[in-house]
Amino acid sequence: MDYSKSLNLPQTEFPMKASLPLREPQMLKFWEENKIYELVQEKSKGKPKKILHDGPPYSNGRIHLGQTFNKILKDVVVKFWTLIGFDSPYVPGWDTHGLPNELEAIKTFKINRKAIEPIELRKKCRESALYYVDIQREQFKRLGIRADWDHPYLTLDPTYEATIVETFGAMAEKGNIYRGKKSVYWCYTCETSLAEAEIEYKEKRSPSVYVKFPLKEGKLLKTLREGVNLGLEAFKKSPAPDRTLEHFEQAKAILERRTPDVLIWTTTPWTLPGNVAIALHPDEEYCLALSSDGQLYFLAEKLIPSVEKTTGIKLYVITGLRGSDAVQDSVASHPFLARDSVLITQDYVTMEDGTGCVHTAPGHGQEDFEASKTHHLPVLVPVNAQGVLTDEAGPFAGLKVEEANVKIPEYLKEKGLLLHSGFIEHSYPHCWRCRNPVIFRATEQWFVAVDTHGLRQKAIQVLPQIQWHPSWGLERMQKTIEARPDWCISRQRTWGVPLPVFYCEACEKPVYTKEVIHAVKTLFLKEGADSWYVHAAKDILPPGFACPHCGSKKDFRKEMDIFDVWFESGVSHLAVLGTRPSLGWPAQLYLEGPDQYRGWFQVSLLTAISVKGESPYKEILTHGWTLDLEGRAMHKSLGNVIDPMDVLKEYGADILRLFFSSVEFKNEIRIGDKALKDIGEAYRKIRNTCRFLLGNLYDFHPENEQVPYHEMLEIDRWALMRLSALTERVFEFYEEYDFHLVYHHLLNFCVGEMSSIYLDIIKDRLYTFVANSKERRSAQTALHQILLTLARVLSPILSFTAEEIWQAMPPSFRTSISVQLVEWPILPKEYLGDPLFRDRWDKLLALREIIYAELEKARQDNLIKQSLEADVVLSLPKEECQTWSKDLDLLKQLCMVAKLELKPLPGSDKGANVEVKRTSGQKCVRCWQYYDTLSQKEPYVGICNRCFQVLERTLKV
RNA sequence: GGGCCUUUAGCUCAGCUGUGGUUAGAGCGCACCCCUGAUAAGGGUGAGGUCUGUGGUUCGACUCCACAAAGGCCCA
Repeated sequence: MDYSKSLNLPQTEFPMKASLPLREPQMLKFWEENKIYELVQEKSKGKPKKILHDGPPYSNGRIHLGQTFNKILKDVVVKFWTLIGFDSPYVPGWDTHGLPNELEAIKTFKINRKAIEPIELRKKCRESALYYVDIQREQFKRLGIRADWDHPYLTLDPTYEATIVETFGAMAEKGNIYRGKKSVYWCYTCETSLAEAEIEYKEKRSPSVYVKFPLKEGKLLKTLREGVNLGLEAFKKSPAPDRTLEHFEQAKAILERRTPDVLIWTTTPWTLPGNVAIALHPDEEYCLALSSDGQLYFLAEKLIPSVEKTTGIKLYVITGLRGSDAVQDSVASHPFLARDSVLITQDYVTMEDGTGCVHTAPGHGQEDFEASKTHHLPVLVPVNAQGVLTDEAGPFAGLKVEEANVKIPEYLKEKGLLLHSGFIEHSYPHCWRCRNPVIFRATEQWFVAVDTHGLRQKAIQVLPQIQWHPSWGLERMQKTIEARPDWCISRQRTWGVPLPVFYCEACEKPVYTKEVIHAVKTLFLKEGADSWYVHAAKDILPPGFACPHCGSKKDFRKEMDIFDVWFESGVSHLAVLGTRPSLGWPAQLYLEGPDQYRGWFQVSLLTAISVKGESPYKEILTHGWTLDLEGRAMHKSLGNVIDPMDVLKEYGADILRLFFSSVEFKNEIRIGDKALKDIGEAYRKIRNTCRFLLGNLYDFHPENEQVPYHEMLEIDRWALMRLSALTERVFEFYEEYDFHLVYHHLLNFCVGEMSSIYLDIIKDRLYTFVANSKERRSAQTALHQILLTLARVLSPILSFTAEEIWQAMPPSFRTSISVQLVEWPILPKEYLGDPLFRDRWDKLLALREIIYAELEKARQDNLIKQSLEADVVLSLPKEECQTWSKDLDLLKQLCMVAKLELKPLPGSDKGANVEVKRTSGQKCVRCWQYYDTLSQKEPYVGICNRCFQVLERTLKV
């Protein structure tokens, strides 16, 4: 007789196989059709706000893995906050302006940027930017990110553009804006200045040349002449082993005929036309040295060995003095221009390489530029925007930088002004976009003055009030801000927001008064930033506008530089948080990669401090980079790039979401096919646990079939205790952004506590007891709680699967149409149990383990196959025997054995002894348990008493 | 070259911080076994670790200290 029909076997529509790539799009459709974002927001109305402010990616291409990582983490955070009762709107945004977008448009439309009108170019850029916004939006949606996708913020929105202008005005009012000449990174391929954040250091091969600057008559020369004589006398008295008297005499003779050469070293010979000074370290020893080929050089004593090594000449020190004593009123001749090169001292001169005499061209270097300020040196920039030397470069005018790097050393060699030339490999700044080496070039630029009105200091002061995850973020940010120079915010490009500045044609001074800012802002609000390129200056300025400097009402000229994109994204907190009623200022959290310490985190802070005096965020959370399985960065050239869309097609978004939640994301994370496959296994375990729960709840009606807690079977109460403990811990892990701990604990719960213990044990009860029996309903009461809890706790991470579970539940379980609309589970306090209860169960499970070990041995010995076939005698110390004697049946259930007997150990023996025998009982054909006696009565032959009762009852009903 | 971070089983992570103490834990994977009423599922057992290395403090260190190596990020 087939008794399986009389059992309550699991029933569910929830499939074992996830088929995520197929099923997820259906789920997305469900969310979209039901306007899930709007519903969540509606439900959150009036709750306390907790806002994550989305950092805008560039809309210049398809999304990469790192961006999916970032957005998924954000989604988990926001969904968790919503779940626990906060109003957490998620407004995504894009950086649509700037070089990255402009270059993409130029590439796509094959634009000749010299030949196109600005307004036309802007049209194309806009088209390209919006195209990628659409693509990225669809890609992000596919990941299951719940956001206000219909109303993202775009930096090209007129309201956003107006905020940029307004913020510039506000910062100008605070005194934090100025225009000045400054040595900035310049990409002569892209023809623009670059911010520090737009620079990448790469290895580069550069010339390495030692150049002679003939010393002119002056104090230094006089001192050196005296020094030679003094040295000569001293040597006569006590000769040094490495020099001879001839060296001194030769030096003296040379000095009488001509002057020595100050020896400088440079890796950028093309900057020599800009040379105006030579810097020495004030506290280092310098010397006059005679070379083996009969020349006299002035250089730092410490660097003699390194110069000897690279040039191959031998140097003999004749006389020396301190750097600070050497420079007074001393000048050298420029090697090929009719110009002096002043000797100065600077602390930044090091004794690490070169000669200790540092070629100084204020137009071509940051430190050089600083030196020009203190020493009142001219800032020469004999190179134009395209990297071509100008007339100021004398004989080298018309050469490109790379050409000049070759020609200048050649020329110097001919003139006998080159000691040595070679090459070195060193790390050198490159343009992040075109990958070409950049140069330093002093140009007229707009700056945010970081030290005016204590901006830097105030910014540093607020840092400790911010929560940093991980905690070292604080220190890192401190260092970043301490070290940063003034912020160059102007770019010589077309695709962006123009700086709202006019120049008076009469006095040439820049004008950006409150009135001007207001006029531009109003215009941009109405017509967008394109209007700058459409209208004449006089049409933008208020009628009859007079120059505040000279009073002229004549013509004004528009500034044609645009804002650095970092300025644009740096005001997002004002443009987005500050303007949208659904949001609020400041943000609770910014969550980005660690590159944003010097990027978005920093610029946002600077604008906020300047304008508002406060930080725009309360917490900063950073994640690591995504690397391949070998720990290498992903590069096209390495062929190890993972396209997130491929992952979605093969595994599904929930696998990717679970993966990102399984790793300690504050460090670098390694991802690859194997990692995704592994996580797929874990996913299946979780999924099947939920499937089992669903399958055994098909006939449960919580409204009237729930068993009150105190009437539940003890093991069911144990399950609820474990569930409660899990929920509490996981809550804390979510709060601390330790998603990997959420994952591990959830997985361990499903596998280690549910599957392998609880669910296994209660199967007998679920399947073979009377469907409506209290025992079965007790188990279902627990399962019901577990299922509802798991679905919610999983939902921030496994959004699709949690929803699928939700939809697969009997409708009466659901309190809303989507799992996204429910609250974090709050379980009754009593579920947690008391310490006695917990302790009792620790011991019970420990006994189970002891017995299991012996069962395994019996299985190996072919004594039994399943545990149910075993009769077990457990021997324990007397007291323990007594303790457990009343729990024999419970222990038997826990171990799933046929019979269990408890015996005291002899005497005062400790520990435990387990004897396993094959059971003397026979298998009940219905419940598969073993009993000594089975029914012989027709029609129930081979049925145990328990099953007999069940069948009797069932048939009567 | 300077600063910060990371390094525990094949993989992903616990443990270590202000309390150093018997055989260092989990899940996955793997091997073997069981089940066939969660079934392209489920259960059991097991093998895997010089806790990156070297010194030091200590009766005793994965845990504290110093140095080093590898990798990463930032800055020069």
